Amino acid sequence: MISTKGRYALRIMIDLAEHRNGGFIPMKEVAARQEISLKYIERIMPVLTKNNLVKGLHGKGGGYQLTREPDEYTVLEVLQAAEGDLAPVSCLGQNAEPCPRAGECRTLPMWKEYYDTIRSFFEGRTIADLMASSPADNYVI
Amino acid sequence: MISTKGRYALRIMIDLAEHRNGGFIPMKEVAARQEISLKYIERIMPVLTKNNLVKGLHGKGGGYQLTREPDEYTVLEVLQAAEGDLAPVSCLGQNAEPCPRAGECRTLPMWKEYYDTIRSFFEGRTIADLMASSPADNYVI
DNA sequence: TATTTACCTACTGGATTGGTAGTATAATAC
DNA sequence: GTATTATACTACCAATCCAGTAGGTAAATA
Repeated sequence: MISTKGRYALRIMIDLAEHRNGGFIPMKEVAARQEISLKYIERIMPVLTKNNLVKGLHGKGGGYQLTREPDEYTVLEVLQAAEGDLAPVSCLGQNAEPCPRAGECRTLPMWKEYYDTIRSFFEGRTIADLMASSPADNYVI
Repeated sequence: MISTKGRYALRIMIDLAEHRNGGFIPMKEVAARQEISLKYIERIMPVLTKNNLVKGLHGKGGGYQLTREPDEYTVLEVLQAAEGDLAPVSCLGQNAEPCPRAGECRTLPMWKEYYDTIRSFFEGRTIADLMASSPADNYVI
């Protein structure tokens, strides 16, 4: 399950995209708009900075800004930055020791395919796509 | 992430399918073959029984058997039985209270689409498919 | 110098994971 | 009816993760 960290990271990125004006946007504003605790946002941002998704500036007039255009961020890279690994099973994780049963495992191929499916899904969407998406799109009768 | 419960449940079902002979198969054998602790398997089976995926019989000559043919089980129903909900975000969970931001959430439509993608993926595969799948299938250069 | 903001570290309560231990219950074989 | 085998149930446990909170530091500006 995608945790709040990943979900909030996406919403923060979208917020920064929607309110970008060339300058820096203080997290206080994002926190208010997104109704996420400022303290918790402050824990999420450093990892986004480290992954070069945003740039932070200290002090008055400071805040964060995107480093690229919204359509240049895939959802995948934002989620991976915030969540770490997106592996659906532990044996496919980054630092998983090789499973001794891998050679005979009947389920491993499916998990790999599943992992690919997940990544393609999120790689095929950008922050710009999310900005355009409206919840009403989804009301299907 | 799919936990061991779901992954083991699948492997147990496949094992029961591969060794089915009309009778009941004791979990002791499955545990040995699959290298899963018998005690842990015993914790997984009751929920599979409750969901009518397998049938258990006490005593000598007892064990478990499938209630249908392997191609009549989708991977989805096995995972759902073992894992409960497969919702990728908490706001889409079974007993999640409705999110007050749902109407304006830019990410909700994606999560719903993602949930659908997940379910289709697992609904499109059966236990029989897994029996046929070989790990070697996946060695791509 | 005061204010604002990002950034860092440590802590916490609660839930989940991945089991184990022990016992009860049911079915069969003798 | 007794022993054996096997499922089923309940309780427990250590470790980890989640979702935050608290408090302080560092940097930039006015």
